Amino acid sequence: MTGRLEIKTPPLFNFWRTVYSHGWCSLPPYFVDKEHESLSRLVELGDGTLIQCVMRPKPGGITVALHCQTSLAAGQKNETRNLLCVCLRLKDNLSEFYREAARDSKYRWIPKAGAGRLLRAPTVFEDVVKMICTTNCSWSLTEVMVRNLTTVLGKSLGDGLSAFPSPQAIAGTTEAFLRKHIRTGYRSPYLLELATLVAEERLDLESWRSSPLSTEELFKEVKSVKGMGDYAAGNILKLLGQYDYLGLDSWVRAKFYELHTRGRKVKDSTIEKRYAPLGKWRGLFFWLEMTRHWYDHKFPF
DNA sequence: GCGTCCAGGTCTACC
DNA sequence: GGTAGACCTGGACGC
Repeated sequence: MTGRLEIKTPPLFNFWRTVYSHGWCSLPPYFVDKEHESLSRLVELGDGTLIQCVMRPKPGGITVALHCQTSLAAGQKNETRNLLCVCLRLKDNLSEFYREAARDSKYRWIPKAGAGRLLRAPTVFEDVVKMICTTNCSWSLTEVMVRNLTTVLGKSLGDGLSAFPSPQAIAGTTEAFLRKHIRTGYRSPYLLELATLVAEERLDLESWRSSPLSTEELFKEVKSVKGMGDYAAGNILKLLGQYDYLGLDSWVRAKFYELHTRGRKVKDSTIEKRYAPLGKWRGLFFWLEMTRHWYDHKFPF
């Protein structure tokens, strides 16, 4: 069965700049079809229904082609719409950030480009699992781990389409299984513990998106998850809409050295001091500055 | 083809 | 609070 959704987008929203805001668009179940200029992903509704969503931009909005095994009720379409709004950050209010950007000639390109919305998953669980899979390895290994998670443990719609696995699906495996079949290595016990805590409702990751905690307290809570250190927690906070941390890893450090110190290494505290005056948006300014070169291309990678 | 070395974040033990 | 070593994998390199 097929269906269609039309989603309105906020002012200054740029579809491709959101899709290519960071590497998530190249990790399944996201898929960028460069030939047909679309972003697709399989979403799973609360009732277990799987829907393949193929998104294309249009003036003032997004058109979504829906493919699933049964006809969709209005409520299911609404749930799909809400999930895609979450992924594309359509309800995030960036007007204050854009005002700040417009005040500084270095950053005036940001509102003009419609940049600043960082693509995320429908669930915090998926974002956290993926973030752990980016730690201490090459991007190609991250791709291997996430691909294995979806194809081996995710629900399948057929045609090679798989959803991201539920906490229960991961919790139902063993550390040895994750090591052998998912290739998550020493991260396996961390993923197993995380999935078990979430599956048994002893850890509510989804509440982080509306947490009453201060950013500093939330950062500590994110870091209390095994496998989540400074880098991973800082970047998860950005996906939660809090931009106080830079989330430094080897790639952004090297980019900073290239842009600001002629390749000379400096302490992390030196980098942090440079962005401190940018206040609560500093993590977003920093990330956009480091990836400014991506915005010269429709498909930067 | 095989063995060795290294890069990549986080955790734990130790000072 | 700071630091060293271990964790695991893929890729680069030398033989």
